[in-house]
Amino acid sequence: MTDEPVVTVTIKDVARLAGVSPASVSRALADPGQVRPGTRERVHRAAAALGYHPNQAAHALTTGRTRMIGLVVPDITNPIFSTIFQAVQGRAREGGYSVLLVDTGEDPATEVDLVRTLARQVDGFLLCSPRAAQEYLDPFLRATAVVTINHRGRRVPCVTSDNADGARQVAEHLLALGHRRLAYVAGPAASSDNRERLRGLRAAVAAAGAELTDFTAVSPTYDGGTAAADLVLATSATAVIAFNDVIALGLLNRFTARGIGVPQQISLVGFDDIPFAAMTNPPLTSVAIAKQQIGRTAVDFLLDLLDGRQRPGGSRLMLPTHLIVRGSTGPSVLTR
Amino acid sequence: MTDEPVVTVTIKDVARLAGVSPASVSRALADPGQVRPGTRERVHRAAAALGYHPNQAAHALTTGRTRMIGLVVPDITNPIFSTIFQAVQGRAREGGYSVLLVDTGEDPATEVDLVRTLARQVDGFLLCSPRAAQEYLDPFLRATAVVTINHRGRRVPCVTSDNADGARQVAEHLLALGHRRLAYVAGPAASSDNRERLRGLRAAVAAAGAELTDFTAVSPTYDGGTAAADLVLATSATAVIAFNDVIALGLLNRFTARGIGVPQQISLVGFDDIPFAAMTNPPLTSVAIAKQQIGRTAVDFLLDLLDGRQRPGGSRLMLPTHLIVRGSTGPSVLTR
DNA sequence: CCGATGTTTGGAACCGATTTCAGTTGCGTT
DNA sequence: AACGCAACTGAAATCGGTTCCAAACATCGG
Repeated sequence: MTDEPVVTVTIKDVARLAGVSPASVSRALADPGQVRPGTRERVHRAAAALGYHPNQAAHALTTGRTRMIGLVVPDITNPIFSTIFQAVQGRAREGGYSVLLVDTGEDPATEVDLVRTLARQVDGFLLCSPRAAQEYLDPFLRATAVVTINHRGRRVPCVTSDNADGARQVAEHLLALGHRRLAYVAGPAASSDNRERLRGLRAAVAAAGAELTDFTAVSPTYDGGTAAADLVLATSATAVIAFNDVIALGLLNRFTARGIGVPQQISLVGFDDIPFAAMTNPPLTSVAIAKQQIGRTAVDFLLDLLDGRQRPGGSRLMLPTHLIVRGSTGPSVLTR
Repeated sequence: MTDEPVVTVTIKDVARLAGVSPASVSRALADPGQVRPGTRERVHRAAAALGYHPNQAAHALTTGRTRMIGLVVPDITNPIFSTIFQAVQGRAREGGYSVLLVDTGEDPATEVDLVRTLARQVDGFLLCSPRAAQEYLDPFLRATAVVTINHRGRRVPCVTSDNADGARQVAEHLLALGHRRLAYVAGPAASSDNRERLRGLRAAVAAAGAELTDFTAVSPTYDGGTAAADLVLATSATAVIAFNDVIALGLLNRFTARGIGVPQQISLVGFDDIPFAAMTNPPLTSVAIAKQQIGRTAVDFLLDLLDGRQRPGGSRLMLPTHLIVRGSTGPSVLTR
């Protein structure tokens, strides 16, 4: 049991106990090579004896580095983002950083506001699925390192998923099942994921000479999905692709409530492969993305940026996606 | 458009432009009543013109307050915790605080470790469903304000839910449906929520002369639930109560896979009422807790503590819970 | 054994705010 | 007009580290 101090112990206390100057303590702790082994020994012993923990504020003030990174997400209750958070926290911690999580509630204005007020408190931002237009954020990011996740900005390091290819896999899967009339329930217009998913679908569907209608969900949430369900049913589509699994779950719920069989009467596909997607009845066919790797790599990119390292391949990575076929997709019926 | 500075603008720059001393700038900004209206005017104008934002690190160093609160949760992918996070962030922001989220991965050792390293960076902690024993955390919390959520510690402000009463509601609901043999799939032993839920069940079941078996899930996760399912089926229980909805979903999935009808052959109840509980088939009967209010109140308690305010009623609150009956519970069959 | 060289080390300045203390100013009295 | 008091302001110390600079020390070759 270390006996924790009631008053804060500073570098001076350690210096006094070790019989050296505060400057040497700082050096011994920060860069052991700079100080003689004997001194290093004594300092470390003294620090341990006193239970010394450096004052982060003071460190931040002198170095200009807070050792915190800000992770900005639209909605932490979406499992995709909470999983990314875990990966980010894990990697950040390895590098000695803490994570300031910011939930923007899907609101671009809140996003800008929070980024602005926090810009001085973090060394860098991980902007995950940003909903605000780049130009609104830019001014506040001048002095701050930024890596975007799920968004490809110009000249900003980013890690993304190959959404277009995921969408292609979905389309081909459905086309192979005989579907000719597909519907897409879109996500936020500002989301580049959304744009690429739509693009990928359009390309594959057009190539097959099939037909694609698209709708925009009110919001990329469960309720957005339930609300969109009736719009979809008003079309003659035999398969629906949702921007994400949460919307898909909303659709599924409403379809079931309306007595529409999935996949007997309509097939349903989501994106993100959140854990709950496997738990529904029927389990949801979905496009998996590499959440863990996205989070870890984004942190790596950010730390590179902060430490002035250059990546050989440049700090841009697009990770492959893959379709996971479950029970919510099946052969097309000619009419509903 | 404010023209954002490339170099950081400090209080001195503002002072120079306003023609006053740095001290007056500090006063004008922190406590406007302390300076003459004219001075205040000039300072504010200068600050705005330069786009001045105070350096948080310097502020933290002098005042000893970081204006950050740490929210420690076992698993942010559990919707119950991400929802609490949102509530906490909302309230914290109103009070001018940021939230450092810490995910302990359900591991007590990680929890202690993270609390220790972060104790100096936050003004206070919100310990949500702590898994570590109080005595391990205590040493690091001596100098830090703490409010616990979902955990009643001695002499620590806390906000909890009336789990025992929620459990009573569950038991009475099931007993009324004719169930006489119940099973409880427990959560982490360290969780006081778990203990109270079990206590509430035991009391009500005993009062009715019925029978309760309990198991411990490997972990309070979906996989923990699927793993526990077969143990439950090995008993003759006609109704199962899970520690939380996530476990319940795991049970449901495995029951369905085994061809056991819910609620025809076995009834199922969860706790927390996470959004996904309503989306399953059948939708899950669950005990709702006041997530939003828990988060908000916990922040209020913590800020009171930080500002040295005393609550009239003391900083301890237990919020009511209520059973939401959905499709996963039904009349008991005599045998399975 | 001495000077040259390279390491360690301590003193002091500094980061950007806050706050004490003392001096100045403004105002109301007489 | 002079005085006293209160309100306001600025200089300087301070928070707890980091880092520049120069002094002290050790090490080496000649």
